[in-house]
Amino acid sequence: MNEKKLDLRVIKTQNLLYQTLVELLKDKPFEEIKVQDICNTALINRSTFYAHYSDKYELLAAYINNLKNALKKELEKNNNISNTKEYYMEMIKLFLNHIDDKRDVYQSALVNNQNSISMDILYDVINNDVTRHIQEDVNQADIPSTVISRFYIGAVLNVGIEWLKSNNKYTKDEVIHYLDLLIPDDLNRKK
Amino acid sequence: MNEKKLDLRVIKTQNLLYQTLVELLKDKPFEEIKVQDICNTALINRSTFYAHYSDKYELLAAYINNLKNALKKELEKNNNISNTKEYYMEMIKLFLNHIDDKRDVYQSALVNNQNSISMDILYDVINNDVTRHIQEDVNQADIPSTVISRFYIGAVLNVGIEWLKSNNKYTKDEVIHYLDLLIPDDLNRKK
DNA sequence: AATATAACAAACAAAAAGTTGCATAATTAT
DNA sequence: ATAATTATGCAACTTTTTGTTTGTTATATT
Repeated sequence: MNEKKLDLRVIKTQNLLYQTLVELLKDKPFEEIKVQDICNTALINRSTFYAHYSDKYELLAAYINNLKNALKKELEKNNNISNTKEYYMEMIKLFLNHIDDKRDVYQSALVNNQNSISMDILYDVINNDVTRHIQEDVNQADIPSTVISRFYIGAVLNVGIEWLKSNNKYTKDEVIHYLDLLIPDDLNRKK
Repeated sequence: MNEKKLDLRVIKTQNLLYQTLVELLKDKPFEEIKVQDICNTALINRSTFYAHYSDKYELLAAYINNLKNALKKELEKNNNISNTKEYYMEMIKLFLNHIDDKRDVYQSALVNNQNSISMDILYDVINNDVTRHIQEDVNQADIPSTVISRFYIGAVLNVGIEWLKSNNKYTKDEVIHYLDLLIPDDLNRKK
């Protein structure tokens, strides 16, 4: 959370390592990427790599953390909405903008890797945000509110990821429109 | 698809390797498991391992393939249902039974691994099955049928996975009931 | 300009991966 | 039941990758 060191060289090499990792992920799955590969394409010494991260998993984790924080910050713009459906729709817009912005990253992590890390990255942040907002609905319906939110989070994430996979099949606004139709206005409706 | 070799020793060691992998996954994430570890606990020689699989990733892939085929076969029991909602509900029951049966595997892959492979495993098979069944709905609604199925597949999968994570919070029948309520009877309804 | 420290270079040790040839045991085929 | 086949065990080896270390050079920071 608190970043003490601000040496330009540090920031520069870390950013370079992030960029390089994403670049290499376009070619091959994470398991096949060696620390040496990263250093070769990043044009830094391997000992420098180890000065920053103890292994490639730590590098990936750090980068994922960046992504998570970026999305988290985006979602926080959505703080003052009380209506549930309205909140969901705003969350969806921010979410789709996020994966659209970072299309490169998420696509390579999704398409090239058999073990898709994208779901985890996105799920955590969105679930936290939803859980923080949706409290008022508890016990209003005959379905636990956590089940309801899991249901729609999974639905939204999966549509988003499919949109990402099938590049340009629909516009972002179309996806938003479809989700608007699929998510009921009263999420706690009784059948 | 076609299994030629039937030598009992081959089948025995391969099953042993699958078992051992699942066992080790309970303790540590896949990346930390060495081929030597697998051989040590399976009580087979490392050269024997390499006679079957070129690396641990191939072993994992082979095992995942087994799981996929098991689920696929289960879902095929669901072939003669024409009504969409009815099909979905049957699919859900078979799906929940499957992850309940293989609870050990999916839980360790979910909980212990940061990169949850479970979603991928499950998603592929279920999506194929759904795509095979849901054709009649095309163009009946103002939402593409693929989007609709992605939406509900993601929803169901996510609820199932959360059920798996929070062991015993709900019974299987409760989960089925909740999903029954959350999935509309006419999936192509207009709002 | 002086100080601090990040990055480079090169060499090292150790772990893990992957290969090979041969003996032995288990399975299959006759 | 016996012979032929083939999987496994064993042991030694090479290669790859990882992770560490020490000293030098370059680049920020103050």
